[in-house]
Amino acid sequence: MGERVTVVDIAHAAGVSKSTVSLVLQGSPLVNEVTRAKVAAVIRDLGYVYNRGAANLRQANAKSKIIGVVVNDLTNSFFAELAVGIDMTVQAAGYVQFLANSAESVERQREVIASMREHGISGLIISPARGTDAADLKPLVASGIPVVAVVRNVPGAKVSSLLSDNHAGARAAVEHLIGLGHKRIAFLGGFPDTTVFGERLGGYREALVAAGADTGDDLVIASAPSRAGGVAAIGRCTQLANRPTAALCFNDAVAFGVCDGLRAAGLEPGRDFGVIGFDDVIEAKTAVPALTTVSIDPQGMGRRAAQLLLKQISAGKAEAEAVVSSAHLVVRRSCGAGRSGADDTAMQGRFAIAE
Amino acid sequence: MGERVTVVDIAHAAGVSKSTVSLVLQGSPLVNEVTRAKVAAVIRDLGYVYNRGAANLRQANAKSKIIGVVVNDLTNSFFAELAVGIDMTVQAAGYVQFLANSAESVERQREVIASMREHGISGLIISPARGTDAADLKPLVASGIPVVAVVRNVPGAKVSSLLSDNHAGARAAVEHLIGLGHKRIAFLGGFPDTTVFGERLGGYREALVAAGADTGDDLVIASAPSRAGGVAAIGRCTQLANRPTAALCFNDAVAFGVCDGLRAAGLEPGRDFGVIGFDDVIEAKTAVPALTTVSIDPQGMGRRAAQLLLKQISAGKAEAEAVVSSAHLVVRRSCGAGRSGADDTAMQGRFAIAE
DNA sequence: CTGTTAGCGCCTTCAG
DNA sequence: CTGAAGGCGCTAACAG
Repeated sequence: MGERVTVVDIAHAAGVSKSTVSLVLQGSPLVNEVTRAKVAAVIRDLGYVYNRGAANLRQANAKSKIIGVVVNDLTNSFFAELAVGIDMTVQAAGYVQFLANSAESVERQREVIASMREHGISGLIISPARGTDAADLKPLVASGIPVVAVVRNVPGAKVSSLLSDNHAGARAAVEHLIGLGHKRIAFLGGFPDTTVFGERLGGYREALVAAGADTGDDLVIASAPSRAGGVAAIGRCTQLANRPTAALCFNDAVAFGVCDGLRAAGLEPGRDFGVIGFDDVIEAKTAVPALTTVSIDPQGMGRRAAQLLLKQISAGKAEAEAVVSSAHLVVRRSCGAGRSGADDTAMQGRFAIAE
Repeated sequence: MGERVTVVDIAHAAGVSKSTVSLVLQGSPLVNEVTRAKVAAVIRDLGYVYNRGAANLRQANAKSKIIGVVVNDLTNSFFAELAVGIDMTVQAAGYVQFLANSAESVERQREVIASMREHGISGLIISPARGTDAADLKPLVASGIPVVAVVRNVPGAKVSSLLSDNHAGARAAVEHLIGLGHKRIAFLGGFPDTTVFGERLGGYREALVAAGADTGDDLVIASAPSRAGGVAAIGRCTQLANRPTAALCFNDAVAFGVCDGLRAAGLEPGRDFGVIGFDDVIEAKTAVPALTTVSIDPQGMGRRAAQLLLKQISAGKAEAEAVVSSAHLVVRRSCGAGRSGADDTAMQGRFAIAE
């Protein structure tokens, strides 16, 4: 029952040498067909299980066939789906995943990374906990283990990152509104001194110009990227001369606030005023009915991240310095059923990926 | 960069022997304090990482410190939360989890289990894919690896199981309705020839008797455990002489149907007729507003499963034959925000656990 | 308290 | 096509 059966056991039972067994194990063509069959039979009979630990130990360069995945909040179904996407491609490539939940704690994150390292992961995909420092990833990259960061960036860390393409997303969202017939579209919320703001604003402007729509500076109303900020922004927006008929909101929190403000003013969001916002996922656990958002396709992002990592792993040398940016973005209308509801996607696109 | 530093490296650098280093590594008290400090320093300086694979190989009985987790649908946030619960306790015990998603495919499940076995997991927690056979788990238990099945049972497999306590859950639900003032409460939906039906019906009856409420057989209306079945059941129910004022539904699908039927008849669920149903999780991706359900606390169940497994692991010999039944059940009212919304739990209880 | 000696299970030469 | 060595990184015994 407990007796572990090894290659020598099966070699003995099959009347061959260990090497022969080893060869059939890895499907080498250098072994006689009948011998192979016999060995295979014995393997099955004795219930032999390959010991990857030992194999891995022997092979100088650690190809452990295990990749680590750490997410900051598995409770958020975005990350659960991300993990599923990773799992799919990783499994297909013959790897298995160590999945850990940092629960937004850098301390815990450090622990799990250390643990994973001891287990000899051959790569890591991480959605960093808030406050993650480049130093936290340092030892990993120093030892040549490929790392790809998703969703959030780790400034200073020389690792590949997979982030949403804010520019393309904003552009898509505005094009969506234009397609709905809107001519004057505002950009509401967010602090102008942040990178994301600039990126999203850029995409917004680009779409407006391309469609020949209004582009006045008064259409851009900055505010805190919060619900309250949304209320404030829509308040100023509705007082504009020649009032806009729709708005792209900096994020979902702002969009919520905008909806609040519209209702307070007797306007129904969606019917009387178009509202669309970036679904920044982290904060929003519940969707608001009738709100259209620009979201990342989590599974798609997971698959992409895994592909990227696997490529780096097989490339051998970690050329992990390139910071790639972008992901699958979808414009979707939530149906009031929460994130896990069927997404009645209005439009779906895969945007250019700059690697 | 690539050069892997080993115990001998650090032994050499510290001017001691490998064994001493090894002792320091496992915090043995058999080593001089100054030597220990020196070794520790060198370890840090050279960036040494413990190789669990090698250690594990050496130690006769494999204590790999890794436990496998396979769920049938990680996309369902119930299972994501389950994984989180497992992760918590498992991490606290110094283990790491291999998490795989079988996506309801027994084929894939078999693959990942095989893979996990090769990696030397010291235990497995599995939420079996539909159609899982006892044979799928056979090799695992045969080699003495503890297995605990959650959510679904694997008939015939001699493994511990953690299932919801249908009896207690039904009883709690009915008590909840009685607490709301209902006197005539129906039991709607489900096929009477199933085990769960019997268990839930038992709890329902027990609560009625205990409260001295009506217990007529006409109050029990079987039907398919589906939305359509719910419509049918409520249709017959409302035609009863002395109409009930509330119902416990076999599952959430039935409950949905019951709500449909009520509305069609001009009755508002919750206000005109109390509806409560078992949240069987698997099918329900979206919650219906104002529906009260009997649910399992997923994280709690995960923690519990992990504890059970860890206990069996440390116990050494797999006494995994006991089939334990039950889990944390909560009666909660959904707020139309999906499962991941804040649960405004009406009542929460931990029911007796028979191990 | 520390060093020495054997392997754990597997895989790669290197010869038959 | 197959068998015989050697060693991966680590730890369990024993000696010092």
